[in-house]
Amino acid sequence: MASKSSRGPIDLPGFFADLVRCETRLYNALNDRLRERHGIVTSQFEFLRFLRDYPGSRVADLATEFAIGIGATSKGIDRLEKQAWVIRRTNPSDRRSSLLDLTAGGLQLVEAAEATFTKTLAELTADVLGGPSGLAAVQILSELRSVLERDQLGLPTG
Amino acid sequence: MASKSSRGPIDLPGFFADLVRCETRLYNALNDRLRERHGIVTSQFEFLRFLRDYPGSRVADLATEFAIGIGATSKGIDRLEKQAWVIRRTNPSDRRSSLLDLTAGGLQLVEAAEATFTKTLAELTADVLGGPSGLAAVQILSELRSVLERDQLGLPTG
DNA sequence: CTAGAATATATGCCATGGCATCTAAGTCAA
DNA sequence: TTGACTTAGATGCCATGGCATATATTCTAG
Repeated sequence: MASKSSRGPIDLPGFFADLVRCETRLYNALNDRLRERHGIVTSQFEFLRFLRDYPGSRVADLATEFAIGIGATSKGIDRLEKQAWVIRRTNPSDRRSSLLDLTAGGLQLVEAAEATFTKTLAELTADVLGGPSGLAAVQILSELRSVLERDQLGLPTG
Repeated sequence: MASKSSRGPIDLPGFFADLVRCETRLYNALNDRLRERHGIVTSQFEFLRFLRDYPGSRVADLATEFAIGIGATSKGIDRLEKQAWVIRRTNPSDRRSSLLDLTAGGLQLVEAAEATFTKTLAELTADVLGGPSGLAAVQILSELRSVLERDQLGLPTG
């Protein structure tokens, strides 16, 4: 049911459908593996990895990065904090917000989960993305993402 | 925050992040437009378009196409049926299932929404996907989708 | 034919996200 | 300083999806 080759310029609806279907299936497959082996899902892995790479981020930083609402982000952090993987430190320079950091356990978890994540992703995609046009696809998506972020498109309200 | 160019073979985690972020933002932006102009969201548009293109489909066909659960699909069709955009006909050859079709109103809606959808998508992506490597990206995603579907990866349980 | 297995999907419970709202805190002007 | 305005994020309500289960059919072995 995937859109086959398109002759004309570009079949944008077909591209979008393929994009969404790939995302859904990869996300589902990664969820299964991460849940089974580490007790987290992909969205949690992404939160944790972001906090490892950008320690001291605020809730709003995560919301912008993932293009989800502030409320949802706050609740997601609640859940990670409840598991003692993340801690909220009061922001000394603005007490409305907190600075977020991984705990030692959170760091250990994200490192282990990252191995699973990367390996699973390779199993799922390496065949297709290995070729030279794979690189082009990767670059185009990166560029598209940059443009969407630059123009602040597709951000939810809350 | 988008992953920039990667020298080595391919930065798969970066690719996945870009894929998910593009999908999220495009989906959000399309939701806004479709909701505003037609009172539906993108997932509903996709259901309606599928039923226009494959009339007489069953709930399970939609679930497989979109890699979502049967229960969720059934409920999604409930909502479209409640709006009189879709009808369930008892399947004469297997009365456990129904055959799904658009109503006249559903057809009219999907045609109008498709214009909005295609136009909005072009506004969001045409600049980036216009070039020659855009075509490569489109083809790679199509191929990746085919592989994921062939191997039935990332399908939810229910 | 019939009992048991298998299938299609409808339904219920729970988790998560969007959006609106609420509260605390910071900013700014007079 | 104080009062109006803005901002960060926490919280509540609702919609939607996953998964488990229930129900109606259909299939299959004897």
